Amino acid sequence: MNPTLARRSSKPLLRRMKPTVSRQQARTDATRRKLLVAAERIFARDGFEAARLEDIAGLAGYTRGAFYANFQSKEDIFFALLERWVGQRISEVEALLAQQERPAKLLRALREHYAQITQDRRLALLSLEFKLFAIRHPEAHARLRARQRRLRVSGGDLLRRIARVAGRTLPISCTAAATGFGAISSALSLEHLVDHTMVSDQDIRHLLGVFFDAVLGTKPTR
Amino acid sequence: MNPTLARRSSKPLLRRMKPTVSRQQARTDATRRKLLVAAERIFARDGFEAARLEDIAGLAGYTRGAFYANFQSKEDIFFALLERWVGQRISEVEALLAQQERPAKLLRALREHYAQITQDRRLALLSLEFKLFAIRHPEAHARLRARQRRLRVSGGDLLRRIARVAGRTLPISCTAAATGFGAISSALSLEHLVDHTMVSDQDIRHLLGVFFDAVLGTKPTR
DNA sequence: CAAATAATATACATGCATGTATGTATATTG
DNA sequence: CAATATACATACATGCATGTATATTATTTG
Repeated sequence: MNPTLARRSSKPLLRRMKPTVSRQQARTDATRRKLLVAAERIFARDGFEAARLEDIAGLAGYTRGAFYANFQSKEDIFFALLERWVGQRISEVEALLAQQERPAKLLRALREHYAQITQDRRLALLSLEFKLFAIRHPEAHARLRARQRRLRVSGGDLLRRIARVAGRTLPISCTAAATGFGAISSALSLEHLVDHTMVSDQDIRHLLGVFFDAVLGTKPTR
Repeated sequence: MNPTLARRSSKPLLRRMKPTVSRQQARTDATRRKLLVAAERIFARDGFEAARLEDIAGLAGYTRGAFYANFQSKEDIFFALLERWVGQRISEVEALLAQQERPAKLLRALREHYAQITQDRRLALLSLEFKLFAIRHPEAHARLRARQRRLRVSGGDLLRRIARVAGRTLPISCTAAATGFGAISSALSLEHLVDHTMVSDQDIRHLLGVFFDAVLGTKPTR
């Protein structure tokens, strides 16, 4: 859990005891992380099916040998990536939740959050890959769905809180609203990638804002 | 261009002249159509990359021999499918456009149209495949984009007309609005496929309606 | 610093989908 | 109805990504 400290202390102090986290462990963890980061890029670039293990390893600075020492298969690293990814996004939402309580600020922060999401090409493509994989692989569907659900629920909590503080009642369930926001963000960002002359960045902001206000019942802005 | 008529007349009347469209042509056209229909299902089910030519041919009732007699590669049939598909959807939109002029009815029809789209699993997955392919294959991007653009523009025309007849001005460009509708429809339908407990059919209708009204400036409904 | 152990690379085997070449059946022509 | 062309099937070749077994390099330990 804390490789850096363990590395420092293991040599001089704990000669006899097995150091719980060795320097080698740290190395392994590092390459594992590098592989995950590389996988994120490659999966987003090529899609799950077309992604080659060799490209992932290569981008991380290794060969396939290192890959198979750390992961069992393409699916394996895909799931590992999903865990990581959902974790990161949940903590983003929780960071928003933990912020100051004023609803106006929260609202603006949330809106900004989704606007940011829209800008992230990799995010859009990766989450798409996860969803498509879930839909197409029944045996993995439950697992993937569970992770996405955690994300939606935590997004829903955020919305519920905002709505309550602002004295609004949403026209639909909080999770549905959260899912809707996520869906429209990535969908617009995808359209933008396909043809940015059809949907400009401004259009995206506009559409997001409109949708936001409509669902949250805030003023037809701005 | 008209195999049925040509077939009837070629035998008795035009013995000497090369019949422009023979009965064999008709057969070929039929298998070509069957292959396209099969490809539609397989691409939606497995995605472009994972789709196997053999599955497509098999579903159509043939082997790979028939496939290669009609198409040059997986990409080839993919593009052929796109043409067909965009054509169909444009004619849907044009059918709407050709309908009676009353804006209220048009609006309802349009709304119903998108609600229907949302129900079509294959539609959502296929259009996604087209977009992903475009994003990931620079050499094909322009071609695919041109087709999608035709669709968006014709959808935009429809919106412009509705807006004008209804005396509204859209907050964004018509094409952007059309793209937005398309994007949110398929995105919500995708989310529904991933986890229908997060977004119910009713939720989808609600969200679509809310978005619709917000963009078109119609009443907060319903 | 040498022996032992872990991390990564290299080389090889396998499977699988694509594409092609050739054979067979079905339609067309005179 | 024979010949000829066309549509499709079958069998084979190729390439390529995966996975595995073994070698090499780095790290730890006494």
